[in-house]
Amino acid sequence: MERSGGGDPRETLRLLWRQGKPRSGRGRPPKITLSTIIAAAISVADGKGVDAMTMDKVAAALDVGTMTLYTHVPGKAELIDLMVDAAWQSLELSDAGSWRAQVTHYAHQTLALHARHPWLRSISTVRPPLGPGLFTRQNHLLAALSETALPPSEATAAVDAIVTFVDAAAATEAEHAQASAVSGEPEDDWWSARQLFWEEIFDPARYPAIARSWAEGGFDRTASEARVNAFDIGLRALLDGINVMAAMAADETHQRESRVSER
Amino acid sequence: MERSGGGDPRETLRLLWRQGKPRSGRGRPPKITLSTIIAAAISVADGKGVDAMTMDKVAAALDVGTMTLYTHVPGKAELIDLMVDAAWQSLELSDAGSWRAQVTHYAHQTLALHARHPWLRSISTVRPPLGPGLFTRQNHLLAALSETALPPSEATAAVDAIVTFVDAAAATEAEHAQASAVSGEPEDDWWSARQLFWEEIFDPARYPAIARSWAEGGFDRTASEARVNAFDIGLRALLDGINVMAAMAADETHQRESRVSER
DNA sequence: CTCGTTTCCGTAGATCGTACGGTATCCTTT
DNA sequence: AAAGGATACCGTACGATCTACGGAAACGAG
Repeated sequence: MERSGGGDPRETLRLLWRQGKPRSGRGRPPKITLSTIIAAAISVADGKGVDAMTMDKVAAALDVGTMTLYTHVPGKAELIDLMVDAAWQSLELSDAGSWRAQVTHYAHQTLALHARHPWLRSISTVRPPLGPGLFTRQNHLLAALSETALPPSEATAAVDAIVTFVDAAAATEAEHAQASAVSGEPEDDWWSARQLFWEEIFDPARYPAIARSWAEGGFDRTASEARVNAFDIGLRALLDGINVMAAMAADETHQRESRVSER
Repeated sequence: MERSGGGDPRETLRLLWRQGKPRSGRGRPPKITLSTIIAAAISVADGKGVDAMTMDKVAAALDVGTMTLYTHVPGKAELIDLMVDAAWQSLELSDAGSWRAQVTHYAHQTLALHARHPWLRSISTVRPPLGPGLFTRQNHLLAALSETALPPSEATAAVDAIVTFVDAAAATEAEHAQASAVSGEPEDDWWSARQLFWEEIFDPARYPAIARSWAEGGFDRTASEARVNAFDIGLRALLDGINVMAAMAADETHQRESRVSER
């Protein structure tokens, strides 16, 4: 797996925020820029996955020698950081409506983002690229939750929980499409090829709950419908829970204020 | 990224369920078995991540030539499938208590599982290995939720939502530990090396919600504490939401039965 | 002892990231 | 107009890595 946040911090940050010194004018003019490299890399990865995103292919897409890329980017790890942040920059956020509406909007935009860039899931962002894309996301969600009465540390936790769930669910959904596209084998075909599993190997006695759910129609939906359902249910449940937390926090604040005013 | 579910279905299923023909007795006796290969591969990946889990290293750990592995396993993709399912087989489930208690127990065991095997996150299971490990998990969660009044298709969706959230949160937590171990750079050091970001690049005016949360102590917890908090909050919220769904479903069933008995 | 069976494994080709150093093309200075 | 410095381009080569191929080795049966 690719992991972001590996290279020299100063250099990577300079690239993320496009703080390179402006060209002096002297010297051979560049055929490509940082932005065109990132765009080409994203384009390659969109089509065939991160695995297929090799420096060779990116260079070829730009009609440039492979090593030319290294004039603009320290290495592949840094390029991936830049791709991730660029992808998040394309997220369309909305300030309209309640915090719930904003978060729901965010969730659906994230779904679309992962659909556009299925490779996002493949990149661990435990040490995230500290770029505009991810900061904008964090800022937006924190701003939305500041409408609730949650104390700062709980608001941060709530944002983390939202990001974790939404990102995971969106990534899963996108992966299915990606798997079909890359392997050239639609999901239905993949399951059909494993028909023999149910016929020859699966033992209902060993997995009674699965067998019963099957018999009662628990798997009647298409796989895709089932995932959409899980996404909606999970998001709604999560926001309900945050709502409860916020109400409790508001109560406590209120009680404290009452006590103060009673003196 | 590695993606599971790629190889020949029949062969992979045979390996997952250990349905190979028993040895005839004739021929050169094997130095290694399928199980020892899987164990060695897991051991290598545990220490250094999937990237470092090369066929060379696995073979070396078994004191065997690299190509010997291919006598027992069709290729690396299939070996990864086997590793994933073996890992999930090690999950310790519990039938004790309410469905909520069971799911919470599952969540904490999953946390431990990812802590043991941080590489799990790196493997996409959109086309999962159809082995005992994953079936046992699915069966257990479905059985737990059958205690609620949820209709089958909603129970399936609820299980999916739980798996999505728990897996993502547990994986994130594990990744932090893994990142520190592999890079040899503790999380604190990583952030320290990026101190200059806050000093030279971060613009509070552009990200007011982050700046305000910072000022009000929203980031006072250590990163690790904050994640634990997000995990607990998210799980509680999710289960609350499922509880509400179940109550509504029970109501509807009850009303339907009342109508019937009124005739 | 020989033969069939099963397993072990060395070699080699293909693909990928990137270090190194040379080359090409521009502007500025003289 | 020529020289020099700056900047960008890129061909070659090396070390990993996966795995196809085919031969060698070790066993039981006859």
